[in-house]
Amino acid sequence: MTFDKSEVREKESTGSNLMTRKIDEQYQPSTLEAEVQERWEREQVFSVQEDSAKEKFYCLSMFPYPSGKLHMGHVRNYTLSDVVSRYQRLHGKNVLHPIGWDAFGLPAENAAIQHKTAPAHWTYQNISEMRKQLKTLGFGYDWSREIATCHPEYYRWEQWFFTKLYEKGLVYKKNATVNWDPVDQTVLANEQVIDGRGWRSGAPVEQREIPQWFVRITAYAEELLNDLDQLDGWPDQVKAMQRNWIGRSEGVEITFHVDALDRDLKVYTTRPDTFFGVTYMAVAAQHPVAQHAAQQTPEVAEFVESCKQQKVAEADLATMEKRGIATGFTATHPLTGEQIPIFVANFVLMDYGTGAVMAVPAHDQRDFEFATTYQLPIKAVIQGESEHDYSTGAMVEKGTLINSDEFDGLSSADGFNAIADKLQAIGKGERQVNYRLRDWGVSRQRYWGTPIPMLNLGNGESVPVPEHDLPVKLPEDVVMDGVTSPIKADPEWRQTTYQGLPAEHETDTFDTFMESSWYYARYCSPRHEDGMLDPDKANYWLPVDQYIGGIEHAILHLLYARFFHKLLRDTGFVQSDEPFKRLLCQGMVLADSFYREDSKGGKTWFSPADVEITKGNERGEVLEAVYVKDGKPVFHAGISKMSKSKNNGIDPQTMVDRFGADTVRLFMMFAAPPELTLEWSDAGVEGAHRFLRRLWKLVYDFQDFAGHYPVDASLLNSAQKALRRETHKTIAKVSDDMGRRQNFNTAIAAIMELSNHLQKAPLATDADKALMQEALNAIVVMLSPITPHICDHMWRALGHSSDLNFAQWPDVDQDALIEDEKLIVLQINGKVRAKITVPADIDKSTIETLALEQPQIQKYTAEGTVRKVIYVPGKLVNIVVA
RNA sequence: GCCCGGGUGGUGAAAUUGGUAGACACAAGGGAUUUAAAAUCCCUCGCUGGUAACAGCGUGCCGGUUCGAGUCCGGCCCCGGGCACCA
Repeated sequence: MTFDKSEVREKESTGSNLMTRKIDEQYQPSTLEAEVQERWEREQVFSVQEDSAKEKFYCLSMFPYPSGKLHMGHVRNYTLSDVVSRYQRLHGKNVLHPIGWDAFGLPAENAAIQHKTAPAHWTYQNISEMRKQLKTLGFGYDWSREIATCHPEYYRWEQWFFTKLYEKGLVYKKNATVNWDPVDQTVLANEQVIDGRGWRSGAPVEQREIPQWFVRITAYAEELLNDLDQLDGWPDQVKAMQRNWIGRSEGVEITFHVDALDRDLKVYTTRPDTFFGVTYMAVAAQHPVAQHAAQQTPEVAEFVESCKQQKVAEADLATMEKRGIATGFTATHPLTGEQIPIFVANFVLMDYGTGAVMAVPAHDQRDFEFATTYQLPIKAVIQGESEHDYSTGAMVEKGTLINSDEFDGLSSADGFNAIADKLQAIGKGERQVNYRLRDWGVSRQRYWGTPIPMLNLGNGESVPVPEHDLPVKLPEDVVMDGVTSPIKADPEWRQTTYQGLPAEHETDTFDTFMESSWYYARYCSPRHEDGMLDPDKANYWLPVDQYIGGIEHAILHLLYARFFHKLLRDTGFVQSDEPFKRLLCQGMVLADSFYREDSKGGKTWFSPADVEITKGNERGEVLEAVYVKDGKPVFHAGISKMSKSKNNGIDPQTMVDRFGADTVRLFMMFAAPPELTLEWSDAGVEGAHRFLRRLWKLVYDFQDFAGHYPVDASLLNSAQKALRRETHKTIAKVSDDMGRRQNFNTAIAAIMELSNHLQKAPLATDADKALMQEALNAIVVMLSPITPHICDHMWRALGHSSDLNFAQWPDVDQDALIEDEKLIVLQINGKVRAKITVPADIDKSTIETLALEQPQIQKYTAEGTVRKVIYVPGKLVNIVVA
């Protein structure tokens, strides 16, 4: 594995021998945190085993790509999962909180070229650096379960699973389009294509079709869609995004006939009710009809060729100019017999659907725009409620069919059915459920990834690598030339035999989403050597109770992982249908980004840590900035997601060194609720630090009284009752905020509020001391998930000898919450005009009378007539005056 | 372009089920302490008018529903995320 085995020790059987201990007057995070972390590691506090006697809780954050150093996005993510884990442990759960490394990926190849090293070496170094950082932040991981996806003991099971899927018919090979750099002779990732050119060569990128492996995710489309309904613990927005992505639609696949070529042309439409409005057809450049036309007409050939230059990303497709050219062929309309002209169009994709569409310009906006450009007829066949002006655009709403022969007068819904039935009856159409979701292309023409376990035989066939030959290991000691993958360049690696005959290993590697689709399950039995998972262990821990990660993974990663879970279920490894019960999508951590343009028009990005803002406006926007090292200006590219590509990640280590991990963790949780974006700024960190110092002082001043004063609620005076009410209201609020709402910022605010009160509370009597003890106990336990190190020390100063990690969450004393009086707001026409304090058990008529007697209210009631009085019990009285 | 979010003081934010807009902090200003500074403590702090009491305005913009709207509905503007080979 990627970690140093010496770091994993057996959990010491005796447990901790903690003692109560006084704290120093000065809060010194660096020594205090190191001491606590050292104990956690020595006692293996966070290592867990299956325990049927305890309720389990599996808390997981998305594992990091080992890019070199932790950035604030990681800190946010891992602080959140650490807080949730520790919170659940304090509620008596058996908590699994693992960590590992999403270790394959493109950046390692780039870094290897840049630093003249091997991707493996660079990756392992980063892992060891980042592991160190995670430890200084005090995250309570079960390090004995650490995994790295680039290790053969991990990816061998992924390879094995792929061969199983192949046997089940869930894997197939087909041609698919890639970005091809004609100068470097290599395939480029989308992010390596900048303004249509290769990032290194600068050559215009071309589309090229190459054979690639696909996993049949569409076979699970219906289930992936339906099971979203069981995910009560997922944010609605993420479920909505997945629903739209899967994009289920009901329609009809219609068969046209191209007489001149004597072949069928199939299209899919969700609007068969508009079928009589078809005025042209459009096919993809790679479509056989287009290919035929290209052979006959030079203009078409030229157009088809030009389509190779365009990008394939959906965003580009949607925004680019829609172009096309007539093929000269026509298709016969199955119902009218009309000859419909066929165009080649740049916005139709061969990879998607049938590679051809029917166009109804009157009722589809894109078709309308194309028809207008090429002066094609627009035939209205749906009548809406009001007259539609066809000079302005398409009429896309449903309505009543017109100009549709026997179907005239039907509603769109009835027309849909009638036309579908008719087409079906004459063998020209088939009702079909379609998905926007496409099968998952898993082939990557890169080196640093899991080798695809397939063999290419001399006869052109492909077969899976036999089980006993797995894993197909990726050589790690390689030299990168920046163009060709080392395994593609190495004939020895490629060559092998299959059943005595020469064969070649597939040299493509898997999409790295493959590794991240099942790591959560492997954590349950990370060293299992007899199979992909140990089903007993997997079924004890799974599903993950709380998954936490960036919103940027809302669609792809989460969909693939859900898909894999269903595959694992159908292979017999797990029993659950879904991998992640509850999901928290944290907002991104944003920072300013700065760049300079070089002579080629490329951008060099500068870290915000090295940039000084020299001029800003009153709204806090950056107007001018310079790079500190040369004093020359840089451009401000706005505030964006911290990323490697924009070099605007901020190193948390500096902050940890200066203030301690607890302060950084506290600030991250306090600055914003988890789902919102968080704009990093150094301001505020000091405030968090000040709060911890004040709390420390509070405990320091109290510690000599600690452990001797139990609360007797019957002996409290009214001020003491009020303070105790504060304590228990805070416990109730923090419990709800941290458990149900997961709004840690307001939980912290509530704790701050209570501690502000405590600073002013007297310590004169035994009852005062008892209340202080009770309140500080509660604060220390409730804050410990967020700032565990300082709380560990304060806990013992408060007279406890138990391990705070396994302490009990404080209970709310309902009796302490009872209030004798309430503050009621008095409104006139919805505006606050007065406030009165009344007995809590006051009845409606008494308070209404009381309200109307107030001078502040009479001022307004005198001017008009009281029409109505609304009383919201315990809250407000609204008097409607006209 | 399509899908999904977000927009509230100088700043980060709070207001959980339609019921006191701005909790808790940051920054700023004033004061105490100090030889001085740091640290700490106290006070002020949405905008406008007013000595004040108080009044008017105020949650991106326009309109609607309601006794009452930051919250619900309709239309728009701006910012961010995703769009299938970044992870």
